[in-house]
Amino acid sequence: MQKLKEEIGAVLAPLIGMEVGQVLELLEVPPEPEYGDLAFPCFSLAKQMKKPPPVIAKDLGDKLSGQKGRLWGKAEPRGPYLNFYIAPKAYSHEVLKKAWQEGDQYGHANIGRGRNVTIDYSSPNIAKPFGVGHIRSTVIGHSLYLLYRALGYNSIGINHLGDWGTQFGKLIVAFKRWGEESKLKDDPVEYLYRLYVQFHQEVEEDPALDDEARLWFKKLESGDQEAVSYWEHFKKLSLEAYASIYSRLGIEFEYYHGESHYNQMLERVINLVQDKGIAKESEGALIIDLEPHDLPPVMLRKKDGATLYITRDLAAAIYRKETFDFDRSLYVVGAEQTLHFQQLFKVLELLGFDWAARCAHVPFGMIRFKEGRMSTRAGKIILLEEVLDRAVKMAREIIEEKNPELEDKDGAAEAVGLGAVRFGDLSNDRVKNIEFDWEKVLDFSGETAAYIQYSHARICSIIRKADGDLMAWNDEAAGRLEKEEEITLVKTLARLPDKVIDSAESYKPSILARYLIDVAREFNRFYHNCPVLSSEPEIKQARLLLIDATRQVLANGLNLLGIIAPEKM
RNA sequence: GGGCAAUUAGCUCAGUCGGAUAGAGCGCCAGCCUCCGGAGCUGGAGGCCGCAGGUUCGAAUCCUGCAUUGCCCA
Repeated sequence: MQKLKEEIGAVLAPLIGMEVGQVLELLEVPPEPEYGDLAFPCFSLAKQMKKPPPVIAKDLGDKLSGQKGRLWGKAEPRGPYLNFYIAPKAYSHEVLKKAWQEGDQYGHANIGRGRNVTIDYSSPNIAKPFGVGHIRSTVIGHSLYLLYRALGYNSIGINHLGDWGTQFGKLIVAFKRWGEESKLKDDPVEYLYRLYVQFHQEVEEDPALDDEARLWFKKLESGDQEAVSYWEHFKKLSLEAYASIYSRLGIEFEYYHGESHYNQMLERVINLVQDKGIAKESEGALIIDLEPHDLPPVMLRKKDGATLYITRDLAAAIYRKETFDFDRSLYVVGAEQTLHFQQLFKVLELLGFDWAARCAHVPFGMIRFKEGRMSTRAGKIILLEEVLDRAVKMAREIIEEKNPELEDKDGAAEAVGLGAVRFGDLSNDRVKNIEFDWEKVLDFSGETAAYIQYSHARICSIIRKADGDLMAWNDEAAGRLEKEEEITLVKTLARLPDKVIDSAESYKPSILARYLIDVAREFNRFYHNCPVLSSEPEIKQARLLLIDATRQVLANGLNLLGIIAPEKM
């Protein structure tokens, strides 16, 4: 906790001739509770003081012996470290009061001070089903969106829809040949997807289909009325289908600016690049040589005049800077596009945009089958809706078994099922590939969202039974905690604000997710060792405040991951 | 062919800025009080941190090479 650190920094700095800020940088959390709560490592002082670290630690310990601060109780040397121990009662009082006062804002901060952050996430391809592969971008991106907003930034969510490209030529050909309007109306995305797969099967037999598709895309680009009306039709129906998934997951975007949104800007990008003199013509194509920067060349325009993804992405990046004047611009896109983004950012830099350094690719690994990667074209894919439905159904069965009296079973099952799917994507380091495994998706024990939600629900249950005993802040009770399980839990709760900042700045919601597992674990230990309702009145008051703070931390944390914390389940 | 990333317990994974005795979950084994919800808790077995060098007071963590896996580029 910040106040504790500052207090220690203020005591230590004059003793060793350092700035307070430097001391704060060096302070670390010891690996074992018995070594105290904050440690000052003396290694860095060894050279200037010409003494070995353990001797320095001991000298400092002697100077501070018998002393204590408001939030810390003693300082003791141990090996090369000077360990500080908190004053349990004062410290718990401080932490619980902060959580109580800040309520659903606990863990939030104002370090963004109204600055804008654009976050490009989800970004599915129109007319293709929403596979489990897309959920990663959606869920990670949305959590970052919430995290930045909690830090005071103005988050701007952008859904960079894949609503342009040669697949529309293919779809038009497929629909004209084999399509039926009635089936399209029935289940548009599924049907368009089937046509898309069929196209790729038939093209094996009849390669001329590809030429036809190219022709139709060309028509679309030049504004041919028939082509455009097919495109608009497909796009409208797909968006309606996505809207229902987004609404189920509670996900919103400020803007649906798909690839087609930048069509009119491409010419300007080409001109910009040519004016800067960083591009050259090569066999009729326009390319930028990035050899001096150890990157492969970038092609902006093919010899037939067609532009490429990167041209569009350059336009989008510039548009975002001009429109939103972002402080940061994030792209939550799969790791397979890392090179693409390196090239994109390098070109922006070469164009003289100093804000290129404020753009960041937030990569993540792919979801794969045991047998290999998923493929939209080959039809090897699992639909997100199927995953959500099965998870919710399984949650529903477990509720039926464990809590048959529950009133709102459907609501709880939805919260737990969706939470499980989301948490599965958020709890591990995003850069790693995930092997899709039904058993893991449908497992609600151990390190899962359900564990956290369940802890939350149990706390709510206790508070309900306390029947009004927890109505107001109680200054005296808050300073009464001293048992080991209580203090350990308090210390864990105190870390939420730091964890939120860490998660946002490293673009890793997994840090917050892991932390919530820790909180739930510490709560469960406390719960099994310290009765709340049946304890002495003074202790009961104190413990009610403690579990209420725990409830707040769990709820706030889950919310930042986009997961609902039900009061009963 | 070139590049990027990953590699930690049987399996799935954490491990903060290089720091104190390497941490969880699943699975396995043994337990859990007349008590607040057992989706829980306690204990046990289980480790060449991929391999080999290097940097230094100190390396799972940084550097080099190699191996394996995944991805990207022409």
